[in-house]
Amino acid sequence: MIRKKKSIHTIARDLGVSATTISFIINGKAKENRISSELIKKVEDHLGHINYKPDIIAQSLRTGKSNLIGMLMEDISDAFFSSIARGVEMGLENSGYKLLFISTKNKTADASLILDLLKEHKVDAFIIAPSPGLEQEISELIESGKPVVLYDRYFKTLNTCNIMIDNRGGAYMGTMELFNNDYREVAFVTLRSDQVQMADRLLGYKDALAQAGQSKTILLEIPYNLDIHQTSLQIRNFFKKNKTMEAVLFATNYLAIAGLQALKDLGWVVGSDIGIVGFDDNAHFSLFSPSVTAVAQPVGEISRAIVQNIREALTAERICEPRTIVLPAQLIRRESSVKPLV
Amino acid sequence: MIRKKKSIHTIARDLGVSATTISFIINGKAKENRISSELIKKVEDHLGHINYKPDIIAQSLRTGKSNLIGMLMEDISDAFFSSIARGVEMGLENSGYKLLFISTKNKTADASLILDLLKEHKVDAFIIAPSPGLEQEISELIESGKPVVLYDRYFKTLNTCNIMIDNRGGAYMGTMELFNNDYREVAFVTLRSDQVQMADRLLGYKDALAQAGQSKTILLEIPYNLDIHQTSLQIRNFFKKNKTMEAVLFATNYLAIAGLQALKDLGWVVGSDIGIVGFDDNAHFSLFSPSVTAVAQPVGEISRAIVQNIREALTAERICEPRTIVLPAQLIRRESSVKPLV
DNA sequence: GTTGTTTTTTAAATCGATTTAGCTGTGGTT
DNA sequence: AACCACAGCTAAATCGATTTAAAAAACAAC
Repeated sequence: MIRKKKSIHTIARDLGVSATTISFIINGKAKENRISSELIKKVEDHLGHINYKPDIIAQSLRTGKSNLIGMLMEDISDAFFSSIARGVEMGLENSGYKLLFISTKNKTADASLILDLLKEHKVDAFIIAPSPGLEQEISELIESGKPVVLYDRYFKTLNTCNIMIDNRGGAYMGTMELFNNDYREVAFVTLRSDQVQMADRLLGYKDALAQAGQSKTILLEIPYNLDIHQTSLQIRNFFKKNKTMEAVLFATNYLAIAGLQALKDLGWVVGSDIGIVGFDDNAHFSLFSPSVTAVAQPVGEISRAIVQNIREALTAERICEPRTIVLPAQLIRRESSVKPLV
Repeated sequence: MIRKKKSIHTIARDLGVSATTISFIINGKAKENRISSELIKKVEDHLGHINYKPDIIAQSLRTGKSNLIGMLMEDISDAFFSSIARGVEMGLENSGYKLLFISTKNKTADASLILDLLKEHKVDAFIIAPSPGLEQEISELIESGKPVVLYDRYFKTLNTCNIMIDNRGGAYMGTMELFNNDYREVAFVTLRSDQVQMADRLLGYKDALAQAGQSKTILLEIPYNLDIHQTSLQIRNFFKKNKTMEAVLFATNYLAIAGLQALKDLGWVVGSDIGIVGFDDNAHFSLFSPSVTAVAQPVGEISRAIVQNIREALTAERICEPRTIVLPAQLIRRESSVKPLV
């Protein structure tokens, strides 16, 4: 039953027409090239009958389009990124485009190599959570005329299409939630990073301190790419050193997990001994005891926005319109940010 | 700085040699075609100098190879599948192959369409967690001569290369863990499914019942693709109906989450009111109170085995050797499967 | 100075589409 | 009858590689 695939030329010969005619008909250019409607019907019937599918690779070579979209993220096994990946995948269903997901581990050098590879594959568009120091590459990408959407972070120096959430507002909300529930000194555990999403979260934390009248920041900055055990250890030491601290905002999901581990190891009781808010909600947070309050990123809307911008640009055959879309973060109030009634 | 890419023919003209010569040299066929070493050097120097990279699409068209590997999973946003995806991605780094990840949602029709799309893209190999009813498609794929590896489940009727874990043994261990800790009647919450991995887990549960002398199975089979809330509701009702039950094994991560939610809603205390073991470990299970005992799947080894089999077949240019590799499951003993001392 | 052999290099076909430029044939004008 | 306009269709070039089959060059033998 495995019949060799027929090329447009073979079919043309079978039908006694030219390949040009068939190509016109396939691509909806029959009218503008004045192919008679009888011939159109004849060809279409036959194509339908033998279930002809053009060879994508040959089309790619000729047209320079691959029907592939490259999507770079920090790590496909991370819940946040894989959720967005899934959302984008769904948004692109039946679009004719397929996705090439790639994890960068936030390494600049790797990301740059990956972009080269994607360019070689003639990828039609790029969806990127950029690693630090990728300005030059991204700028060149956009100059090449291909649609590019950045998400989760971007470069202030670059005039790109960015899908962001309100990191500053989110961190502010998360911190204020703790102050509002009578925790006095609120600390912030974050990643050592110059990237905009992290910088904004720090700003939001500081906004809240100013608002609440806490004079000094209590800050722990963890280096990138540390394993979870090391991270947890650093947080534990930080907790032990800062006795006066009553609550803490974790800047990422990963840090919240490491932090909860640290607290468990210390034997501190979440809620009464220390108030907790995480950034980035998680399916499991509602099941912890106490359940964990979190600033949720609207994953569905992020992917929707990504898809919409990419599709628009792709159909209009132009680059993505430079703009920064800021989606609101949402505070999911649970038990870890409230002192229990004794 | 954006210079148009040079084709092998342009370069040939520049150098005053033929494209054939260059092609031979690029592909390491210079020796067997007796290209003189001076010429080789001259060409290689020049190629290095202008940083020539062959056009992958053109190569694809000519050779029929795309350097793409298609990987089908149930859902890229699921922790188990995304971890394996990441593992495979790492294993394939610097291999020259790129991965096309695709979620099937376990729908037969979708998966079949997806395979068609992948075939059109001339994907070189397939890594598949097959949806039910995909026997025919997979069998045709293998006949086409392309390497295919199945993982997480397979078809007994098909002579394929399968990377599995010991589902039966794992479920047995999980159930016995509960019996060994003095829980009397152990239930099993699973998915309504004929797939081999689920059938094996059920067998393992029954093995343990036989061993422990529990005469009747206490079984809840949840339909596929139910949302988490509905699932949780069904589990709650199941719990309410089966008063004599003292412990439960959940067949998947997803079910464990839904089950914990149900228990929280019921106000039952995990450990004392009911013993719990999950299938498929999770980064968060150690942080629950009580922490959740689980049968862990060796994600790293699964991806390693997948990669190894695919790479072997790819370099030898043959299909994957038919065989079923069964990796051991591991019981991660935590608090949820032990009655607390009162 | 032929002829034969071996070494080195290359012209041209091919993969399967798209697209430019142009070829027919019909009918209308003058 | 000569010319043009236009509808309807197609030959051939092209994208950028690989590969087959053969040409060209170098050398040896007689």
